[in-house]
Amino acid sequence: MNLNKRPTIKQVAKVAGVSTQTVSRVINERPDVAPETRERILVTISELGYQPSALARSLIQQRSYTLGVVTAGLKHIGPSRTLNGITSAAEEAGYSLLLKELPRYDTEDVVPIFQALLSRHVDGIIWAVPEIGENRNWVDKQSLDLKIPIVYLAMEPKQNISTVSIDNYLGGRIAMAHLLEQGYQRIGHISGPMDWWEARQRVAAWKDALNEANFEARDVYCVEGNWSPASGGLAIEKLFEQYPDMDAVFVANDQMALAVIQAACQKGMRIPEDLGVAGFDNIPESAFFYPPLTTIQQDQHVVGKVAVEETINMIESGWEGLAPPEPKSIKLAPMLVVRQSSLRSLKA
Amino acid sequence: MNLNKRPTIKQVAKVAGVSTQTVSRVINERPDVAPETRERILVTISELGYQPSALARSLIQQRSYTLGVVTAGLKHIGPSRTLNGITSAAEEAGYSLLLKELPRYDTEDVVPIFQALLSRHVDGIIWAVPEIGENRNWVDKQSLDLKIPIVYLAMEPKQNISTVSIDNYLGGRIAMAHLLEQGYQRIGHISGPMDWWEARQRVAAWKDALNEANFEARDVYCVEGNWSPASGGLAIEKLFEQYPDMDAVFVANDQMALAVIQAACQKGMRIPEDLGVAGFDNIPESAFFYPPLTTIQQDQHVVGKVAVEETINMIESGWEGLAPPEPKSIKLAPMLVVRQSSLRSLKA
DNA sequence: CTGAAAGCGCTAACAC
DNA sequence: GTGTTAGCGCTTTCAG
Repeated sequence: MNLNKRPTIKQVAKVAGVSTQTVSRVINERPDVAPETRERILVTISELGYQPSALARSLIQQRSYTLGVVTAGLKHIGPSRTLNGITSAAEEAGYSLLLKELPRYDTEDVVPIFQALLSRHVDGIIWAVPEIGENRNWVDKQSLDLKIPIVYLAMEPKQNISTVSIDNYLGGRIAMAHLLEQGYQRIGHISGPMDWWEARQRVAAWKDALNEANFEARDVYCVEGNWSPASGGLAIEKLFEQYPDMDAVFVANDQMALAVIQAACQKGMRIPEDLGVAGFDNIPESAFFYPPLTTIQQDQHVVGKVAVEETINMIESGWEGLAPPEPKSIKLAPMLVVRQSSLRSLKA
Repeated sequence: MNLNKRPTIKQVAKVAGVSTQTVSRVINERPDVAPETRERILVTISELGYQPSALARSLIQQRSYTLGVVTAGLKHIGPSRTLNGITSAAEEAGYSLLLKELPRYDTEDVVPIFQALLSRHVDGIIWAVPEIGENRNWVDKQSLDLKIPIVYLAMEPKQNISTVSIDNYLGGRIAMAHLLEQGYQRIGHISGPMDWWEARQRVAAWKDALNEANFEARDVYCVEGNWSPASGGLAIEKLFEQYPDMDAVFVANDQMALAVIQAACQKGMRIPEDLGVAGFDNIPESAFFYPPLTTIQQDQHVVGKVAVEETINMIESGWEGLAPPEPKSIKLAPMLVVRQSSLRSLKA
């Protein structure tokens, strides 16, 4: 069967001695085909190694069973985990994925991205790029009135838009509640970049938790990092200066927390006795820091999974290009993982 | 321009008062169109917000400008980095990406994957799944005579097949050379899972380096891990038992090396004085381990980039479905990154 | 320079 | 049950 090209439905029809329509009925599992005919066609199909063209089908059915996924920062573990959740959920639902990665998080010119996706007739889009600075400005713009559903990840819930995010504020509150419970009272914060929505949510949680416990959350108690370990190292040095009697620090991600632990060790401080540390993310390494890191676990692959389900829901509910049927803003609750870096009470 | 559907070339033609071919000529930037006609059509196109359908084009041209990417283990950082390289290189070359992720590394039934990709008319395939156990058996099988080029990543070079990989053996040799140079003589090894080709390459390097330096590489000096930090912890304990006078350890990845450092610290051993440690990968955290980890940097995104370039090369060189024009096996050299965990000579 | 006809691979709608 | 006709949105002949 070494044809030079993939066989078409026409060839199958010819070999089986039927019309293309009948072949079409067989491959689409329609009932109205005589058993013998069906059998004969099935045999021909497998002999020829025939495979229907999803492309031709998409054209005629105006439905591609393909989702567009736009991501950014794939070299970091967070976005990859989300993508992981997207791929497995899409596979399960029988959808293919067209993947685009933005060169930068703050890519402003999103039109070509949408065009590329739309020209390939995707049925829906998952915008898996974190909300940073002005990179959501275009969402409101009328210019972009898509005829297909779109679900946004990791962004501030908005009217008439579907979003799926980890509840970062809740995560921050959980971490802070734990530190306070351990008896820490002078808790500093190392934040992510303040143009990230997720970072701001965590800062807000830190502030609110302190205020509600009647502790001060002064500006100098919070230093901004950029998620990288290196920035965490710089931030903690600054914090040691600005907040000398700090007894714990809530760090906005585990990578920065790692640098905090390292810096504290080098200073001869003991963790958790002299300094309590809590992170955010629960990367696989956190359990093996020295000491192991208390952190907030966020299941990013679940975000991806839910996003796929929502998108497909919207698609299959026969969306009409108006406001989404019921634009949902889904927030997923993260979880506290307690490890040694914050467990002062055991030692006291 | 709020049409209920995307406009077609026909509508543009009608509005502009020309035939569809003329519109086609304009969007394909053919020269033979009168300037005024072209101008008028261009205006109509932008007024209507017209966007040619890549699907219809793919059908007729038998060319989709789409690459199929098959990956696995996206929740780990390695595969994601490779994918990152793939997305940016594909974008640059003007190709789209159809992404599939295998549910498991050792997925045996790859036929449906290929079918899904082929039915969507991808022009080429990048198989970005590491070679593990028998998961490459099907490569030789005649049953799979694809009519499109395919490039395999992270696998043992083979006749008549194009592969792109990091030179893991070389990486191992570089790490070992460094440790030996530092005066370590009783060097143990914690390997990755032995069914991984990459793990075996690193083991071979460890063995050869010791042998060539006239040191013993006994079996008990090498313990198998599974890449996870936890497995590294178990492995190092075993190694402490089986090889009590070990003075250094070459660990097959950084995550396991992290657990090694932690275990050594807990035992009160000093690194690098009592135990030299070298890892593999150079994850962002390695520089912030305590002590910072000497490791082998592999630029996985470059693997992805090169793979895309090779695939497109094969596509555009008008491949005929026979053996690849010149199946290349590309190996990329990794690099040594020296940090404190192996720097005994400075302290001596 | 421009248009008409044919067809990529498939399916919807209707006939018989 | 099965075949015929038409057409998804586009490009490739080939006329003129």
